[in-house]
Amino acid sequence: MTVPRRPATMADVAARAQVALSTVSRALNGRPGVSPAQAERIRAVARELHYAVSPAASGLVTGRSGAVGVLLPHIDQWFHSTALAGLEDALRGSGLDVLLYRAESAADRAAFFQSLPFRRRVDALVVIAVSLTAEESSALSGHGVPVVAVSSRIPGAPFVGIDDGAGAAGAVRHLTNLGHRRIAVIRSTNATGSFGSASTSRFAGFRQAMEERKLPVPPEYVVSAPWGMEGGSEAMAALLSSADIPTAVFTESDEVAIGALRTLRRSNLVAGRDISVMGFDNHSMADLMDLSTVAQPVREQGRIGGQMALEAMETGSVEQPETVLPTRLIVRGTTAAPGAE
Amino acid sequence: MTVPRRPATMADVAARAQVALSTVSRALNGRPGVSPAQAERIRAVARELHYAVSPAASGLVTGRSGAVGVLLPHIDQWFHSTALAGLEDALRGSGLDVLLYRAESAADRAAFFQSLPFRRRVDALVVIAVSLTAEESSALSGHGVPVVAVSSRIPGAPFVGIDDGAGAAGAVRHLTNLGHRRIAVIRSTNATGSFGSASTSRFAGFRQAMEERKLPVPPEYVVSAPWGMEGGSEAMAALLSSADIPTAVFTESDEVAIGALRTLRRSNLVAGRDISVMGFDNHSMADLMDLSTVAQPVREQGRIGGQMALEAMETGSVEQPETVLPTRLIVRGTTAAPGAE
DNA sequence: ATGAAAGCGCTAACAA
DNA sequence: TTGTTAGCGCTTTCAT
Repeated sequence: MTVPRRPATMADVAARAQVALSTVSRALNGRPGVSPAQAERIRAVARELHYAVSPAASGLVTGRSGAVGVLLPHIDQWFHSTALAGLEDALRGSGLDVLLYRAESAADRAAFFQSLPFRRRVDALVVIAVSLTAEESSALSGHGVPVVAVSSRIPGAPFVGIDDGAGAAGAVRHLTNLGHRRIAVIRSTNATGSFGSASTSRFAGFRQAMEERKLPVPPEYVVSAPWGMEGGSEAMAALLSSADIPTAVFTESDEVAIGALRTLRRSNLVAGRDISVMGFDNHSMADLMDLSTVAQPVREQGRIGGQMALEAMETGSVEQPETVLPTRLIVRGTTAAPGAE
Repeated sequence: MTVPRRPATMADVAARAQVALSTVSRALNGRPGVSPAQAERIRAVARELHYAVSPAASGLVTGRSGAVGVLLPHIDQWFHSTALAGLEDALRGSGLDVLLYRAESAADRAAFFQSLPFRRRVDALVVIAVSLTAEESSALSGHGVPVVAVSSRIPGAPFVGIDDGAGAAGAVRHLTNLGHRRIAVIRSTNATGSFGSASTSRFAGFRQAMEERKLPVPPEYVVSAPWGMEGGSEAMAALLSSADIPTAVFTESDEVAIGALRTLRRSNLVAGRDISVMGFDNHSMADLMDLSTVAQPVREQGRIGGQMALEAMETGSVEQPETVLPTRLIVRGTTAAPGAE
């Protein structure tokens, strides 16, 4: 495969094909007004020259960049990379590229929301699991660029996600149905030390399910720790040191639950027998660890987010701007009736 | 935060600041020839208007797009997303955006290598863990765009990765040192059904270590399966059905090893006691599963890949074009002497 | 120190 | 059906 040193321009193709520049543009973009024979000839020349349009040049004219931006807090966490894969699935074949905007630290975010660089760079922005302030949310809209929210809502933007509160409540009802009354919860904070919207909703679902059964939630049964295995591990240790150890623990994510399981194991306690543990997400590790959890379709959320972006780009709006995907309780070995042998 | 409906152009800033367009360009790009007071005034106006340069327009002039492309086979696998995070770390603060090119299927690849779209889109291309054919490799170079190889080598391109062969050989020596003589290996195929270069190198390391000890590698001790837990699970089942069950199994990745562990558990065999299992990568699950493995610094590989790309963009070449990061044997519970109780 | 103007590679009128 | 031409929003000479 021999490829010329300088990328071929449309003018090169036109010269080689002995036609005008505009004819090449028409032929390559599949526009009418070019005889089929001519078009085929031009396409052949383009292929031969390994021609690729300059998105910069065409974008300057059309106002479209040919890219979709993705704003996410992390790229190496299971939820985010899985959703991103789903988004890629949806965009595959559309000819659109994916541009990453990582907003992990407060500084990243401030920079992003000051200059809003995506306005010039992308034709749509998909925001995955970023809980925005009201100010940040409003800064996103009003440019020509459609915004889609995945997992965390953005006022005025199409949304795809799950009902975190309902999922959590269902999980806690599973515990109360088993007979648990002393149920603790491990809340998780994000990189900036606060609770994200998913976390907040799941906690609300927990409270609601407890209230339904008139079960008390003493302050020492609500522990917070940084998201992740480490945090889950520490939080469980804190719970084990309380005067009245809970019989069940609800966590906001499988990673946290798995950290909790590790502490249990090290304390010679058996999950499911001595203490029940619930996760959330159905991470691939959950099956492995026999962890009861709430499954959510993550890749699907990304896929639908991508479709919404495509639709918004084409039609200017999204028919079904609110898609709430179902969650599913998965009962495995880490939850059982209290005191069961 | 009020942001104008139409993104401000440089002309808008110039008009508001009562200066010529070119002065704005100079001021915003920190070029000499603008009085400090004027420059500050202009920057203030730009901030006020939430101005962001159009990369398309500036790129058209300068030939630089302000983006780095990343070509990878997956984005939702641990290695790839972790390396990508490292690359992001390196690019943070450079003002460069990251553009994703996913080359999972053969069709994706063919499309990518036909039009080589990155030539116009990005200022550098980082290829993460893609084993290229000679033809593909040569197609990548020769444009003005520097190419960096992470994990899998590309002839002529700066490389960062590990010594897969040495890592694998070390792991197998660990097994032979424990006294194992009947050691099997599970090889992993990728999405296109073939062995990647890392896989090939690790297998070579396995063979070498076995030869050093003059240990035989009968064909039935070399099983191949699709990469992943499922594949590992199946491969281990195949090994357990052989006439002469091995006392140790070397795998090419932790995910595969964990699948193998699952089969062991279901067969009422205990890893480390009945059969030793070695992983590779030191995935976060490895610690959890008490899996012996070979640790490699993945995020660091991505980070260095990003730095190499930056250096190549700035200077045209990379000082240290070959960085081989060390691997580290981590002995955990799944490996022990054969026949030990 | 500042301004005017050419042009980067395309698309989209408008002409022929 | 094809060709000609005016910009898109910038950077970069070249004047001033």
